Amino acid sequence: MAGRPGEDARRRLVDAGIRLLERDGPEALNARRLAAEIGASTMAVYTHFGGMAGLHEAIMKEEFVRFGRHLHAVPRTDDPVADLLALGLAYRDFVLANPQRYRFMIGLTGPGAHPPIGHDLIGEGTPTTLPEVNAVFEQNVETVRRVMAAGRIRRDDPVPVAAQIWSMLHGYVLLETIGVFGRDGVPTVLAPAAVNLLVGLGDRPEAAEGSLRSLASAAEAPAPAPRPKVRPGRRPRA
Amino acid sequence: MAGRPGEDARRRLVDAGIRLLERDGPEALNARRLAAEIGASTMAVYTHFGGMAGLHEAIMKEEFVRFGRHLHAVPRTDDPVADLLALGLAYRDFVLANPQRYRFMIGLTGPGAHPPIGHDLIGEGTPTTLPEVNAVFEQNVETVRRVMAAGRIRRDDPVPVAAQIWSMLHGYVLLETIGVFGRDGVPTVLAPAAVNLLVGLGDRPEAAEGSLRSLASAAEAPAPAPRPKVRPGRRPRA
DNA sequence: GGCTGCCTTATAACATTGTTATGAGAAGGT
DNA sequence: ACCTTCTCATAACAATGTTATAAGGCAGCC
Repeated sequence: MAGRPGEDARRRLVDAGIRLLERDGPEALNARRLAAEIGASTMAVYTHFGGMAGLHEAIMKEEFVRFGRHLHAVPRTDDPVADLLALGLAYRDFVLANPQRYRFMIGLTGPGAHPPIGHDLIGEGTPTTLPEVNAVFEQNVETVRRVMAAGRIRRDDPVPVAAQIWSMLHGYVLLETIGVFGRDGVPTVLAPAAVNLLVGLGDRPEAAEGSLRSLASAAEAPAPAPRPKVRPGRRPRA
Repeated sequence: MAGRPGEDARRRLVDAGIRLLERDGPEALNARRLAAEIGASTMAVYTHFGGMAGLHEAIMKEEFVRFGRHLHAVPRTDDPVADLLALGLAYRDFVLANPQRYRFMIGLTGPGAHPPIGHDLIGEGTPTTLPEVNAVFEQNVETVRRVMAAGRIRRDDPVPVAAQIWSMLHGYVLLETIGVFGRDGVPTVLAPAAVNLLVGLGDRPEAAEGSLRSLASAAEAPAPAPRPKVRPGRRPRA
């Protein structure tokens, strides 16, 4: 259909895959449907990706790239804790906007789970085997680093700390998408959990609550009113 | 094969499903394989469950029942925080023992995700639409209640607090099963996260660490040596 | 006993989907 | 011009969920 005939069938297959995944869900990602979408036969899937698993993996990687861009669009302010919370909300927004897409990305739902996302993210150094996934996680780590630099939480290896936050977020969004938390999950579960985790990491309760409030008020007034800066106070406890 | 012919094909199908799921993974849960396992034709699936989706749901419920029993086997002591941590470790053990089974249970991996687990767990009252799932969550809530009664964390509605802990656990185990945390996930991520969350909920850091240590020493010395009781100290902060 | 009605089940077929074999065509280099 | 390599369309095969159909079996009742 679109695009020159002899051209990148690869890219067009992945593009079509993204489009179908986001519109019709993971079940739409079958060989015949995708091939028809780019006006080719199913063989294209095999010459370029070796099979549906390879194409699924390519689609997953591209989704992670877009996920990373979505998170990157969150503005960074001079309150890194508020930024961390904003990042978490953006993460949640992306997942809630299309839960099936997220489940597909992490290798679960849909036609046959694709291979695991990565290995030893924490073990040796930082990176995972999939740079696309790592780029998403890195934004979390970088923000944690800034929170530590600002003296809001105890100085420590930021990677495991980011992993704690990631675990919480990941679990929360997966449970929320299956309806476990009803309609008020963010105020009743996610927000308190985030504050509690921050306090446990060393932030003062009033400071953490303040960053949360500043975020909430910024969400109500989208563009104007520069966020009231929360002064870090003093060193984290212990 | 086994069992009287005219008898509960229902139960035998579910039993075979559990067996195959735990031995060969979710891909083994197909109509022909299951029917052959009980010496019947695939029609049995349709007369008793309306289709594979119904059988999958029945298998999921039974797995949750067993999951609940597994958690129930964790001994309760007079340190409810240590019990909560032990419950978390047992949760993690069950998942790590067979990650594919857990993913199947929560409606993700395998041949076509089955319907969502439940709705409005937090919204109205406590229960979800699936009592089997709720029974698992309830153990968490009950332990949180005991932690509050012992004065270790702030008194509050225990359900959202348990939901925070559940989110963390759920996210952690799913990330660990795909290899993100390498080999030391528990000491570097899960244990610190649990302590941090507890501290944020009001426990004193030394008390939380103490409960964690008592648990670790109990794990090394399986049967003997009654766990050194951690005195609750005084009221939680604020 | 024999009849009726409902539930269960075996057989067989169909639709969908992943996959592979095969051969044709295009592109590029020598 | 010829060869090699890559790409791709056609067609077929295997696995799986599902359904139609008809037979078997069992309970209840006359």
